[in-house]
Amino acid sequence: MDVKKKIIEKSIELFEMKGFSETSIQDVVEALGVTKGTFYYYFDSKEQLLMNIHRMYIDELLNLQKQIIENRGMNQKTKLFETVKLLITQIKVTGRSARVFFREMMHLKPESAGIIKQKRKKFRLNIQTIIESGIKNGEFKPNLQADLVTFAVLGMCNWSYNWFDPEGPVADEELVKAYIDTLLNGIAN
Amino acid sequence: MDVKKKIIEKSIELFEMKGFSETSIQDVVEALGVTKGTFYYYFDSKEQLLMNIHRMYIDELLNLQKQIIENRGMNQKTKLFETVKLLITQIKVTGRSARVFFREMMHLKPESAGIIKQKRKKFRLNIQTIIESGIKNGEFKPNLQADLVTFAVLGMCNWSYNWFDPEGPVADEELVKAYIDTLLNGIAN
Amino acid sequence: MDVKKKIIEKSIELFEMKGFSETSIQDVVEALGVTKGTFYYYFDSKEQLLMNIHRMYIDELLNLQKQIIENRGMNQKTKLFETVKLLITQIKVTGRSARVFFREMMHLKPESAGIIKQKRKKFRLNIQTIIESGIKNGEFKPNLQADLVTFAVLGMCNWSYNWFDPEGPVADEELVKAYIDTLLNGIAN
Amino acid sequence: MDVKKKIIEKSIELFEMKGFSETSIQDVVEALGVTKGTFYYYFDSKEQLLMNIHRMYIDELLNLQKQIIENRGMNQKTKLFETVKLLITQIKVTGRSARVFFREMMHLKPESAGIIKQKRKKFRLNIQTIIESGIKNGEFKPNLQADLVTFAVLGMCNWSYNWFDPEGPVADEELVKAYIDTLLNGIAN
DNA sequence: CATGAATGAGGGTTCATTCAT
DNA sequence: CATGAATGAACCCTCATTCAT
Repeated sequence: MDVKKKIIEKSIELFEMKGFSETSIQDVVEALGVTKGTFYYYFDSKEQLLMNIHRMYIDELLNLQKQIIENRGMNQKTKLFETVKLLITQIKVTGRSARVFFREMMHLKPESAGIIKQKRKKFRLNIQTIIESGIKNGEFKPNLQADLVTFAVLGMCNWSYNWFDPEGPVADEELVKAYIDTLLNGIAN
Repeated sequence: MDVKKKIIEKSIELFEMKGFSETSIQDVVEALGVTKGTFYYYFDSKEQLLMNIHRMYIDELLNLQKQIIENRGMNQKTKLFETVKLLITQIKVTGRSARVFFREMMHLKPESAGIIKQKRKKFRLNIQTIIESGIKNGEFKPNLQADLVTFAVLGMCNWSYNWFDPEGPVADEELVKAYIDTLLNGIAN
Repeated sequence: MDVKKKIIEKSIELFEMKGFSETSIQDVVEALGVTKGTFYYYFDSKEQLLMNIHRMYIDELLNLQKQIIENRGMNQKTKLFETVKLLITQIKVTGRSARVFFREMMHLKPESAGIIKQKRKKFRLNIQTIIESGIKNGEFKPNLQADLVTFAVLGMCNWSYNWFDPEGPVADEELVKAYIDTLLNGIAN
Repeated sequence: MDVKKKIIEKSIELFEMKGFSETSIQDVVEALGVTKGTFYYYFDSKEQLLMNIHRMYIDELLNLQKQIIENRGMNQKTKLFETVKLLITQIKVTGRSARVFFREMMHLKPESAGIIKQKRKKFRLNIQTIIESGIKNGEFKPNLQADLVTFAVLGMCNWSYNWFDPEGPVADEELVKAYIDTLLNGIAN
């Protein structure tokens, strides 16, 4: 019913499958049985559509993150756990968007990219704050480099979109557990 | 002098800057002062050039990895350390290729992608073997899931190409140390 | 007005003059004052345009042939006469299409060629049936090889597109008369 | 051993299979394991090669025809028979050249085409002379139009290259007999 | 709101030909 | 005699975008 929403959803599907550059507006509208005119009624450009997808993804992520970091009842370890869980779950729930999000940012025009980068940075710094707070209150080791640890967490989790198949043999809870275990306790005996 | 080599190098530079799809053959040859005909004298297609870049990158990686895993004098912890160091160093040394390698694989045709995927899998399984050996001989914790840990290592390291700037404030040795520390000992106090 | 029709007509003209391979889409659209984009709005490919021309020609031929063979009032000699007349007249009426039709079939892709070949075969077998019926009812000699006679008729008539100029000194009725005379009565004294 | 001859033979093969325009010099030299330079050592251009093929074909035909028409011992009927036999046999013997000859003349440049056309005309007029002599001496019907009959003969025979397969179920002698029978005696009962 | 026709710039690729060696 | 590198023009086709209706 909502044509704009349908366009976005089908775009995500096609962008994820074939890539942004390889997907033409024609592909999108044909798959929906509408015409190019319709597309350009709802969107100014192909880039704007991509930006739309990016903004939705990162905003949702920031929103869910907010609920974690504003929760006064959680200690920092739990917050880290919830963060890892959030990232992995999001890949499960919106895998297609995730892949488009991580892969196609370069096709945004500089201004759009700037906005998204800022939001991604915010998301990252929020994690860094968790690490720093944990160091301060003794939950985490004292001499960690919070920024690098943060990148480690993000790399670990985000990379999953490259290989993790929620329908596959590994359950997402299992993955979260393995990651958080490695992160907190390390693998050395 | 060697035109083919020049084409490859310039391509890597442009693919990394603008992306594979956004870089035209025209862009490449113009930057080199040759003609499109010359390009097609050395390459059958744009895709073949990309495949060339991919193959060179992964083969170099596998080659360097071989030297690590075949070194009888190293224990598994050291091998893991060397692996992390290899991945990060490679980003420092051939950052452009790395970014092209991780970002543009989807533009390979299925057959080419298959070959590269197999090699990447081999690289991954070699790491997994290190983990498994370490578990067996007591260097690593007994109840780890070697496959997931391997993905964690790879994610952590490979993700770096997204943000790590070897010219920036963080030295590569520092990054390697922080990553291996997190991996081996964890961050929990 | 009808751009598609104009494209077809101009293509026939150019294909006939210069040959299919030697005529570029650019040639066609430039001659019409439209752009390449317009061409590809109406046709999927250059080959599809050629197929279009082929189909129109053979369908028209089959259609006209149908009126001959379904006419109960005609004996087989008359039907053969009408067939020869049809083929020659068609060269007069649509000489350009005829030349394109007979000359450029090899540029169709296999599937398209298959369809056209089948229709051409049908046209040929319809003639063969006339011959066979004529043999059976005594209009034609008893020991003819109907298939070879059919090829003789077709060769005689179709070859005309190579030299016959309806504007030239030989009238088409004259040609038809000469051909049918040769066919029916032979040239020996 | 004779490179030039090899080039010609392979060209005929490829031109016949794929068409003149669709066959590149690269195709030819690759199939022979030589280089483009070699080709251009022996031929000035692709067109010259095609002209070479055409000239060889028509000269051979004219040569063989000469032996027929200069044979004082033959009457005109026999000469016509031998002519039909010559054309059909030639398709059997040099089918590939025949198809290239009849199909690709349009790719000659005007001057070359002019030369070939003249030779083809000579061949045709030689046949016409047979007909006319036969009319004069009473072997053929008195009121034939020699020129149109000639075109009929040529069409009948030449068209065969479109369908006649010497390896197929119809023997060439059978075809010649059927054609000459139709020509001399007609098919009417 | 939505369409269908049209644009025009550019993309990857092919290829006959040239020429220094 | 023969090569291999290089050219440059052309070719088929794609596609984001525009716009009158």
